[in-house]
Amino acid sequence: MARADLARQTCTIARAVSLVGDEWTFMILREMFLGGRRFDDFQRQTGASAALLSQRLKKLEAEGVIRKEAYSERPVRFEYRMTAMGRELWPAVITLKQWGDKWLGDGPAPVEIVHKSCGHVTEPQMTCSECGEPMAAHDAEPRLSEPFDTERQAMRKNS
Amino acid sequence: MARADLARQTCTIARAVSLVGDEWTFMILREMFLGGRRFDDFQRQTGASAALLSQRLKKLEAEGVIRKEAYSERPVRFEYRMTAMGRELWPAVITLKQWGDKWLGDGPAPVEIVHKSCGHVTEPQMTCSECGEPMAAHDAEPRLSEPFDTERQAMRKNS
DNA sequence: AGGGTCACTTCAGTTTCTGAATTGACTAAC
DNA sequence: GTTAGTCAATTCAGAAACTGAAGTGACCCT
Repeated sequence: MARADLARQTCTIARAVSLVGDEWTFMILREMFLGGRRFDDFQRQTGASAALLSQRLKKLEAEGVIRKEAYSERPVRFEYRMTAMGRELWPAVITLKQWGDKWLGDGPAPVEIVHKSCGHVTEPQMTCSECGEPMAAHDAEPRLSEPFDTERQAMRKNS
Repeated sequence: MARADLARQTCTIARAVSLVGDEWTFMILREMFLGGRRFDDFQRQTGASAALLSQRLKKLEAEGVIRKEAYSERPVRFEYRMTAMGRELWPAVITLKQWGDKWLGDGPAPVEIVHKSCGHVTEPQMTCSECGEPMAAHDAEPRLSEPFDTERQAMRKNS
């Protein structure tokens, strides 16, 4: 199966991955959450080639994750900003940061997160929406909904 | 800059991304969190080609995210399991699932998460480790540590 | 007039990925 | 005791994606 076909699966993880689950898209998102808005920023801070960057920004814009806005007429110059949809990718990026800090870092974390409303440096964590306790993989049991379960069983059989 | 060079950056997001931030790696992780362990499961449920799968599993094993274990001698057969390092990628996968469910889904979510200890279907959320309140992008202010900040300023200047 | 900025586009060469076939060490069925 | 099947791969040619460098167009600044 080609990468692009992930978008047509029932699984919403597959769909999300086909939209934002690649190396350079994550780098662009990181940059935006650090305040980057311009093509140039992205190019310098992420190291992506201009061609790639242009292609990815177009895709993200087409899917509604970011939006392009002129910040100057004459000359016409654009910058990119996140939509509500894009902003909600923050947990995905932060989560990778935490993991990277813990398992791949070799000193203090290069970026700290300050929680504006309480003023503290924070290490955001996943908690259960129902009981409020922190959650990890072993606390979670996935339950497949019926139609999706059937789809997966089918894959198990044929071939 | 080539994708592989991301691993050599100071930024721990870049490092994490170079290790697990690609389409098929996410699909493998999804599959493992749904209980998949064997080469065959991965192939069928993710749709990745055998060559790719083999390469990715090797990389993840080499980096310590998963481990390979024989589940049968004669014939020697292997399965893959997560290490502690791998298990801690759960929030990253869940976070993408939540986002996909909300923005890319077209019905009820194909997978629900049950919080074992409280028994409820849950929608895990990011909360501040200090005050316990839910957090989103606008509540967070990134603060660059000194050496990293300097590194980024430098990038801003030279071309 | 000459140089610089910014957001790209173009393109040749390289790398990575896909799909299909094949391998090797077995087991299970006829 | 051949034949078929299972499983975890590997091999390979063709296709797709990415890189790095150069170029473009609409300006501005001196």
